[in-house]
Amino acid sequence: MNSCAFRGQAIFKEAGIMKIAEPTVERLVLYYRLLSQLHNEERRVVSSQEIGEMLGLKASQVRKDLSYFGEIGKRGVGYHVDRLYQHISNILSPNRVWKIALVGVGRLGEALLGHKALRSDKFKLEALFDNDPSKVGQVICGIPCYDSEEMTEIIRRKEIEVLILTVPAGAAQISADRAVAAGTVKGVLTFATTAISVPEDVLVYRVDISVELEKLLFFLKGSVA
Amino acid sequence: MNSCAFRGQAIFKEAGIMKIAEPTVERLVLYYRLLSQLHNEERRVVSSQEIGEMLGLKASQVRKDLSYFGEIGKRGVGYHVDRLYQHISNILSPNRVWKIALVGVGRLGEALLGHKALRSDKFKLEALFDNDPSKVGQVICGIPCYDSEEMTEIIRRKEIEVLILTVPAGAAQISADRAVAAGTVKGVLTFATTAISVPEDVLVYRVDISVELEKLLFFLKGSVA
DNA sequence: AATCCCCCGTGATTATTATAACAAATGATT
DNA sequence: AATCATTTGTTATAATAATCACGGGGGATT
Repeated sequence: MNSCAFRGQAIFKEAGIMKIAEPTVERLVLYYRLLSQLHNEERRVVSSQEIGEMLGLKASQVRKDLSYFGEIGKRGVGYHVDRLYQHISNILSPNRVWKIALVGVGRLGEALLGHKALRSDKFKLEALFDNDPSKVGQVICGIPCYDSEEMTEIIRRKEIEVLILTVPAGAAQISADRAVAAGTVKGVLTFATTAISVPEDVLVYRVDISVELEKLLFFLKGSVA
Repeated sequence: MNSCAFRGQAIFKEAGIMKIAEPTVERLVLYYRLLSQLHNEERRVVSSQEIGEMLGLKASQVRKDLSYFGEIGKRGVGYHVDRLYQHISNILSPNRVWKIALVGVGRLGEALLGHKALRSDKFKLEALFDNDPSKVGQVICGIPCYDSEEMTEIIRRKEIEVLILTVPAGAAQISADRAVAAGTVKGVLTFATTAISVPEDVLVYRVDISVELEKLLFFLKGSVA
């Protein structure tokens, strides 16, 4: 592990920091959840084989993912649950608490406000934005809701770094523009069904429910025939 | 096009039907949306280059995706908008209207009920399920809500083929089991943060909001440093 | 009609991701 | 202590997906 002439799938960036592939990070989150559960069950040790079975992955995939971050397992034994749990927790933990804002307090936005995903100590939800007068000025789920018009100013003042976009397709680009104009936004998670264009140093992740449904139906057509 | 000795990335299945890769299908949906928009703008012709720019893809990617389904463009000119729109529409159209049910009428479930994604003539939402007595027996957004206990029977009777799961993690597996027990379910779109296990002929797609957020934060940590 | 610039379709190439295979480490058992 | 059954970490290989590169059709212009 960690020679400079590393030639595997994880690559060293110029700065010397390892670049982890997105599918690996995605699985790390799954491992983390599973480990949390095993931890609660007071399980002591688990093998890559078992992890794979529980998550529907090959054992070799599991081992490869986990090995990117050092030799954390024990040969002939497996992975010590608490140690691995702690280890993955460290990998996934941000180096600070991110300040985030949610734009679009419609049904989906409100659903997210109550969703487990937004209950994390990795970030702090500092502001909501909407253009519905009945919502602006309110405190919803403990978070103040501001007028979308004031977005740039408030995001800048509060130094919001991450944006969750739950607005209709037509409002996605303008919302992104206003937010990015503040200069503090580094990442966006959008649920809108439109592509949004942002400066290239802003990271965008998209969750597109329609696309997932369409894919499901497409492959159903093929498999059921 | 369409020799039997085809050796490209799209592969013929035994039955002679072409197998399209998932990333391609995902992009087809994006092309479809874009074409719909161009159609409304009465645009006549569009090139792979332009499509790529609008969606953030390489022109060669666009051409390759579209070429899987025959020579639909015109060399030296581009793609005829209406023709391509119709063509992609045909590819994505199911050969019948799927009957679907939504399990878990909480905030997320209700958000989906109002969401554009569920407004499609490709499927018909026939039933809701929940175990909250205040919801069971109601008609919500025009769809009757039944008790989760009766799921197997009702799904069988109504011949529901696709399931949308918006239940808490703890209820995901039991819900899937009850639904699958009916014997009619072919596909599941789950929003639960647990892996569900189903017979292997049932297709499962997962939308995991927490995972997307975690990924975003992980890569932000790396890029902002 | 000859020339030019466009732009598609597709084979070749490269990049990315997943899987297989195996040496080395570990603890149990004899 | 020697053997055995495990199970990791890692390299090698395979599978998948994206990109390049180019042949050739197509229309506009001279």
